[in-house]
Amino acid sequence: MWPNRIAINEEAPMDSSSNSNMDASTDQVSESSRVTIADVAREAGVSKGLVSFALNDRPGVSAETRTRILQVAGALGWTPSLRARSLSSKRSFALGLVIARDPEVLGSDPFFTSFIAGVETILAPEGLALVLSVVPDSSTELATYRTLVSDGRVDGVFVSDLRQDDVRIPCLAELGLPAVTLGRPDQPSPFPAVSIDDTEGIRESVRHLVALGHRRIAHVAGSAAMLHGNRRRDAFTAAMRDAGLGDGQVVDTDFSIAAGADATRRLLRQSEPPTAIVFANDPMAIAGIGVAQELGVRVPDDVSITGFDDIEFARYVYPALTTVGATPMVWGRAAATTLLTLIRTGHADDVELPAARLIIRGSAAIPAER
Amino acid sequence: MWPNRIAINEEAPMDSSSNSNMDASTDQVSESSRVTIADVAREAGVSKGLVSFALNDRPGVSAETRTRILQVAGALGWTPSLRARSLSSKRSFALGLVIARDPEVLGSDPFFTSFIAGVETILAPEGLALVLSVVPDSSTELATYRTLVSDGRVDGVFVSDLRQDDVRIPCLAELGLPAVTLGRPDQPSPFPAVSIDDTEGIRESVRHLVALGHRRIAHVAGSAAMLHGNRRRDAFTAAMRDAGLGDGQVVDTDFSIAAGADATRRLLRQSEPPTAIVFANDPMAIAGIGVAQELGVRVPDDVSITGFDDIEFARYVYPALTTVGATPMVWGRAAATTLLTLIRTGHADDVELPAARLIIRGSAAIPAER
DNA sequence: GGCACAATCTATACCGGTTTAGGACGCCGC
DNA sequence: GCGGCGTCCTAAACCGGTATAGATTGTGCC
Repeated sequence: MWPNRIAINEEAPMDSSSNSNMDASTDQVSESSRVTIADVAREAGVSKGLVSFALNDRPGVSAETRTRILQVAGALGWTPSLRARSLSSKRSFALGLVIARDPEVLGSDPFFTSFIAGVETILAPEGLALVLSVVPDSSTELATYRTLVSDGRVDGVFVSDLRQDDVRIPCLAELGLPAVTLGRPDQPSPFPAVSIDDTEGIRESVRHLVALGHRRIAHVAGSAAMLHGNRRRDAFTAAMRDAGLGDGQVVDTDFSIAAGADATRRLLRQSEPPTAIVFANDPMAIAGIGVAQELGVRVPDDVSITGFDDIEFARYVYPALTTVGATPMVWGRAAATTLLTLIRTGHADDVELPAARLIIRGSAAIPAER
Repeated sequence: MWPNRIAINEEAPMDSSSNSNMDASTDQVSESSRVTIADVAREAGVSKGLVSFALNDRPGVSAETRTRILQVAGALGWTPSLRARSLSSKRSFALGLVIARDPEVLGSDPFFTSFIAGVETILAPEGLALVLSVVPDSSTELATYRTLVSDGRVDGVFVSDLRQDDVRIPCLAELGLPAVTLGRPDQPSPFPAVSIDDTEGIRESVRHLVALGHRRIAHVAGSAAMLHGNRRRDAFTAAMRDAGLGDGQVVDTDFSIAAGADATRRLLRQSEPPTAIVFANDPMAIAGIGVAQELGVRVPDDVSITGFDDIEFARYVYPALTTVGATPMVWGRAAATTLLTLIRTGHADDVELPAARLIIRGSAAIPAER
C-alpha cells in the first residue's frame, strides 16, 4: 500500500573491499535519513494527526486532502516506522512460533518448514513477521512464551505439538496472549483450534492392509504424551477391532527416527512377526524399511509398511512409501488466517481441514505365503 | 539481568470455557498493567533519566542510589519495554534469516532447522529474537530483505545459500544492514564470512572410493548457480584428476531429491554405468539408493554411494549412508556470534569452521566383480 | 438571525524508554 | 571570596507514530 522505495543513501557508500569501517550504529541508511510523518505533514500543509488519519483510511478527512496527503507521502518516499507504531499502538506486527524439540529430531521432520512456508504466505502480504524459537525442551518452551509476551514481541502465537493436559493452554490464557492451537486440545481451551482429522487416514491404512489380506498388523505409535500420537494409536486399535482382529500389537515411541527403527527391530524379531506395520509418521516408516532390509525381511513381500505425513522422501525410498498425505502448508495458511482473525476481531471459529487421505504406493502389498 | 516476573493479572481471569470473550485489544495482561520506568523513578524518588542510567550500568549514578533503584525495580517487577527501547534506541533486538527455497524441497533438507537451533542457543540468552522468512524465489527474497530493513525489523541478517555473483551482497551493503554470509562469497564483500571447508570431505570421499577399487566414479552435483554446489563439484573433479581418473562424469542438479533421483537413473541406465556415485547432499544420495534398488542395482555391491551432510536419515536407510558430516548447529552458533560481534563492535573477523569429514558406513564398499 | 450539529482539521498528550542540557553542591586552589 | 571543576542528579527533548479534546467552518432548520 505505501510506496516501498528505500531512501537513497546520502552518506558515502560503504567501502566494499574491507569490512572494518562497518559501523552498525551509524550506518543504518534508511534509518538515519528516515522520512517521518511530520515531514509529510509539513509538506502537505496539515497536521501530524491528520496525516495519520489519512494514511490509515480513517474517517474525518476530506477526500481531497486525503489524496493530497497520500501523494505527498508517496513523493517523499515515506514508510511508516514499525517501531513507533509498535510503541503507540501496543502491537508488534509479528506472530510467534515456539518449537520444543531436539533439533536433531526436528530436522528429519519436514512438517515445520512446510508449515512455516504456509504461514508465511499469509503473513508476508500483510507486512507481518514470524518470530521463531526452537528450544530443546518443554520447560524452556514456557519460559520462551513468557519472554515473548513480556517483551511484547508478538501479537499472537501458534501452539503446536499439543500434549496431554498441556500446560501451555492455561498458561497462555493467563498471559492473555491470543493463540491458535494446532489440533483440538483435550481440555477446555479459550483458543480456536485448527485441526485435521488424522484418524481417517489411519483407519484407511488398516482397511487397506486388511483388504490386501493382512491379519497380523502392528502399529508403531508416536509419543503417548502427544495428542496426535494418541489419536492415531486409538484410531489404529479401533480399526483393528472393527476388522475383527483384536487390538493389534502397538509399540510406543517418541516419534523419532531412532525409536522407529528400534520398534521395527523389536517387532520383526518376534517369533511371529506382523505381516504389516502401520507407522505413526513417515520418518519412522522409512527407518522401518531400512531395518527390515537390514534384517533381510523383504518389503513389501514379507512385511508391508505404511507411514503418515507423505514427506518428500516417501516417494523416493524403495519401495515407495504407502502413506497418509498430510498438508502442512495448508495447515499453516489456515492457522495463520485464524490467528489473524482472532487478533483483529477478538474471535475466530475453529477450523477443520479436510481429512488426510491414504496415498497408495509400493510399500504395502499382498502378504507373501509363509 | 532484570527480574522476569510477570505482573499478576488484575483483571478478571479469562473464561476458559468459551473463546468468545477473547478481546485481544484489551486483555494483554502484562501490557495493561505494565510497570514503567516512571513508576520505578517515583517509587525510588529519583528522575526517569537516572533510572535509565542506573539500569544500563552507566556512570553518573552513585553506588548507593544505583542499588536502591535496582532494588525498587526488582520489587515492582519492572521489565523494560522492548517497544519503547526499540523506538528510542533505533534497534530491534532481533536478527533475520531469509530462506529462498521451494518449501517442499526445503522440508527435506534438515540443514536449516539445525542451523536455526544453533542460532537460537546464542540469541535466546541475550534476549534477542529470530525473525524467519521463507520465500519461494530469489526475487521475493530481495524484497523481503528490503522490507526487513525499511521496517527496521532486524539489526542484522544471515545470508545463506550463496550464489554466483550474488546480488544480495551489494544490495545488503547498500542498505547498510549488518550481515554475515554462510560461506565465502565469490566477490568482494563487506561482510564477515562464516565458512566450512566442504571440499576436503568430497576429496576424502573420492579417495575412499578409489582405495576400495573404484575407477568409474560419478558425481551428482548440486546447483551450478550455488557456490557450495560448484565448490563440491570442483573438489570432485580435482580429486578424480589427482587419482589419475580424468574428470569423472558429473551430472548437475538443483540439490532437490527429485533431481537426485533423475540423475541417478540416468547414470545407472548407461551402458557402462559408474561403480560409485558421489552425491552433493544426503537427500539426493538417499533418493539414489532408492532408485538403484528400484532398478535392481545392488548397493553397495553394484554401485557404491556417498552423500554429504550426515542428516539423521543417513544412519537409518539401508545400507546406512557413507557421507560427509556437516555440523549445521555449530555453524548456526558461529554465525550468530559473528553477527552479534559485528553489530556491537562494528567489526567481526571471518570464521573458518573445522572441515567436514567423511563418515564411513555401509553404502560404499569394494565393487563386485562384473 | 440564531442554534444545533456534522464535517474537517489542529493541537497536544501519550506510548516508555534514551539522551542531553543544565542545576545544585562540594571541594580545590589562588 | 571566587572561578573552576567533578559528581550526582533533574527536567525536558526526543524517537515517530496514535488518539483525543477542542477549534473552526458550513449547513439545515426553526
